[in-house]
Amino acid sequence: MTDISQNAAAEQSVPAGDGFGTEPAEPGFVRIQGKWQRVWEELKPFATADSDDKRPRKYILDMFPYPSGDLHMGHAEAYALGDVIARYWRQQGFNVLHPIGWDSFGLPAENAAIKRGVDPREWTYANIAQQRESMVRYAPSFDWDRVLHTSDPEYYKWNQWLFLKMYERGLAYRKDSWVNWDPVDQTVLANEQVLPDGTSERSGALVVKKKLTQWYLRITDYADRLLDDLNQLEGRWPSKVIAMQRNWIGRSTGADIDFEVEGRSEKVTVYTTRPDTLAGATFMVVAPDSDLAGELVAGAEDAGVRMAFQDYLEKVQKSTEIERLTADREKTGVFTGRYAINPLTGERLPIWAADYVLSDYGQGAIMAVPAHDQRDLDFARTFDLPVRVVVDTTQPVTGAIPVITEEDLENHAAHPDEFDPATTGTALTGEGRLVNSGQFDGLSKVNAIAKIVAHLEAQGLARKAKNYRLRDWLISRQRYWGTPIPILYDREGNEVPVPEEQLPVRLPASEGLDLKPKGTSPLGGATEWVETELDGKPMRRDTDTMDTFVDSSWYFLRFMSPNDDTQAFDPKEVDKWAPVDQYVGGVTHAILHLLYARFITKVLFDMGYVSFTEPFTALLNQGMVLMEGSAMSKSKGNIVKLSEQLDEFGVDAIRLTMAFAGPPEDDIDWADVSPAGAAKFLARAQRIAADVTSVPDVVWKTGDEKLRRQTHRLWADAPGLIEAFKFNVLVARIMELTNATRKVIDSGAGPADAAVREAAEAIALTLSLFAPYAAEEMWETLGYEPSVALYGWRKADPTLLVEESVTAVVQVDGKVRDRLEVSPKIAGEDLEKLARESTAVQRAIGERQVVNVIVRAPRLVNIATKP
RNA sequence: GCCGGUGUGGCGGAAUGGCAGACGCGGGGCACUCAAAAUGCUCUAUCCGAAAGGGUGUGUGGGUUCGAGUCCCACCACCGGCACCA
Repeated sequence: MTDISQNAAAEQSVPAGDGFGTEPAEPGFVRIQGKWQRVWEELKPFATADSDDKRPRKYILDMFPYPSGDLHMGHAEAYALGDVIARYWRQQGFNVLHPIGWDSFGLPAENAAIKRGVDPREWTYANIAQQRESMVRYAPSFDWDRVLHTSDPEYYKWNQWLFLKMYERGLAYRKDSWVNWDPVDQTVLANEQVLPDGTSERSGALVVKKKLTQWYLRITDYADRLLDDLNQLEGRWPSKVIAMQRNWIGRSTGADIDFEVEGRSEKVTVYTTRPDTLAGATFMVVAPDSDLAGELVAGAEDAGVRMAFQDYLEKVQKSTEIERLTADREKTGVFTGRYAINPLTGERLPIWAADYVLSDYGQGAIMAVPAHDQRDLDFARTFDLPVRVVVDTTQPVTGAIPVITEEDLENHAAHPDEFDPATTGTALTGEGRLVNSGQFDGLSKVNAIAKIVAHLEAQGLARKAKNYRLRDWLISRQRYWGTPIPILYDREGNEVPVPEEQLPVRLPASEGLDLKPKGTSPLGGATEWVETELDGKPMRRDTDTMDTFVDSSWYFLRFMSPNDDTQAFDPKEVDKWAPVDQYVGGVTHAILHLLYARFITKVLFDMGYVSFTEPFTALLNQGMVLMEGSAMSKSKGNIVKLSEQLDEFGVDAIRLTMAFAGPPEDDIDWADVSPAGAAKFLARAQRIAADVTSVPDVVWKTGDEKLRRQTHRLWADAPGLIEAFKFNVLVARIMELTNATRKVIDSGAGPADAAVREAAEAIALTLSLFAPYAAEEMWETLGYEPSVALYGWRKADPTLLVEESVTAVVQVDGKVRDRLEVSPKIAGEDLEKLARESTAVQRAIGERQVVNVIVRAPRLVNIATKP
């Protein structure tokens, strides 16, 4: 017995063409993948059909990748799941737009350029080429004729156009303010890019505050709409994302209230959500870094106060974000030497400066009500300021009770000391009724707010007000690899927009520029580029580039007419396709990208360019791919390389594993799943197709009925499963059908039976969502022309969905005691009779007395007993 | 602290208020083989029992219901987001 003969035997044991041979050097799937890639390239089965196509349309969009290197496991999951949806709709007879592009501006290219001395362009486009090649192998059904790169001038030209349109409407503006500064990347960051611990999302550096003149987009003008329109997305977006967006926008409603200040002609306005507690305001606090604080202190008589304030202000400005944001740190502050007058009680309130009040929220000043606000209470206790309870929370108000009774008043008098915030240190923030508030005593919170605001409003001392946590979107970046901001400055420093016909303002070559972070834009070094002219007048270009989130905030529109060089997008095409029917991507973009894209969509709606106000009708967030319980990272050394997985198991097995692992929004721990198991199943499915001996036009209804029933139940259930994103369940159902078909082939009606072919075809058609190569191969084996992806799914035959018999369960006191095979049409009384006759049931009832019998024919009988 | 989510076998996970654990992974047994691999068949929540059969069981405690993994209340644990935003 020689090695050679062993090999020959092994090869013969594998059915020809199943693609899963035993040669370790080149697994069968390699041949299949190459084969079908060539076919698809020629056939272009996934090109979006022309505008005269009569089919209904679906726009299925995957978040486009950043070309930071080759594709990784996270991409593999996202694109596998998005492709299931795209392929499904195509097989449901829809004309599907499923495009891909690259989000190719951004810092990593620049940092790589600095590190290795290469052009960011080269680095970027080399990575794109590599990702594209991997993507083609991975075989999502993209329309490869619509690819875009945001770093192409043909794309970023329209970024600049968008900026100018917004500038015209006053939605893009420059302002001088404190910004988040990343000392490592040497650039400003949007609020959204600063992590909760005060570090930069990108570099991890501790973010500091710096005062700079920067470009902003007026997203706060859209805060109400961004918040309210979330209601439309309810049920179609993950509730988690909706909640995060609501939270981020952070709308609060209350009132602005004016306070007289001694020795100052102008009043000071504060914002509060609790006007009902006004009588409990015992001091006022202003943000130390506000202009107001400086001005108040300047007017203080005591020089010691002024010096103390200066010291405090310096200390505050030096403290880092991370210190400032530490939740329960000691309250700090200084007295400004000035007093305000409580408009309700006429009391003198000392005005303090403290950094727990933020200069850029509300009015930068608050009325402090220590009894009913924990922060104010902490401050009052630290500096020994008075605390006065004005809401009795000992008897919470349900509903809106307008006036108190005599009895209630007595309860107030008996107000127990153990609730006094001054002693307990716990502010009373609950509902209650007003006390110590003069004419407003006895009112509930809701009524008190309305009455007190109305009372002050009548005197011109208050107005209803709204505030948002959301701030305007800072888009200037002091970096090279981004869209140049299309603004010029004349000799006097006035802003002059670049005329639209001069767009794009192209990035100058990086050659000769110092890209190293130095606090100002590298473009400043491109003298010939910066110094330009307009209408014969010398001009200097703005040297900053735009936040790359601008690029990705409208790319979904560009996909509808990617090669149009006369406009950003073709409104006719947009009318046809948009908004996106299904968006697929990671939850990491739950706030930033999605909020910005929603904002820009509303802006374009207002400008009349689009007819919808929400860009993404439905959103699916896939989970992350983990390894042994944690996110893959270099430092943990637990990175699973996609390319290696594909080499070992093949594309189909990896894609199938992603879909079968669990619900798409759950994380996948790669250590818990089995690509080898998926590969085994795919081989099994392909053997089914190879075993079929009947011809394509065989008459199905002559086939084995039991198998036919199962096939048709799959056809009945599959669409619902996909539309509910239960991909894992559909895969399980395909596996069940495969197992059943195997049994019929081996020990039932045999491989020539018509039902076997019908089942095999169903397996190929449904499997094509998950494993396109294997499905094409099966489809060919079964005698059809490619591509299986273009064959419509079949409809279930309703007569085959009616069971010939069902299992009825008989319970006694809720416990299953017997199972009966009955007709699905059995009458209730017949079923009950059968159930009572069952020996197992009689044994279970024993001596007990039957008190109730529930019959749900034909599935269930439940007999309730008592002793 | 606030908001959102999740708790089901050894593991990933199924389950319109009606048979808990589909499907798969892992594990056991068997067939084929000189043998192994591959493939196919089969068993696999747990406890008692030789078996027949029975008890228990979906984070904990209550409740609604003929019937609860599923609905309601309270609690515990874990995960995610936000957090001095007045």
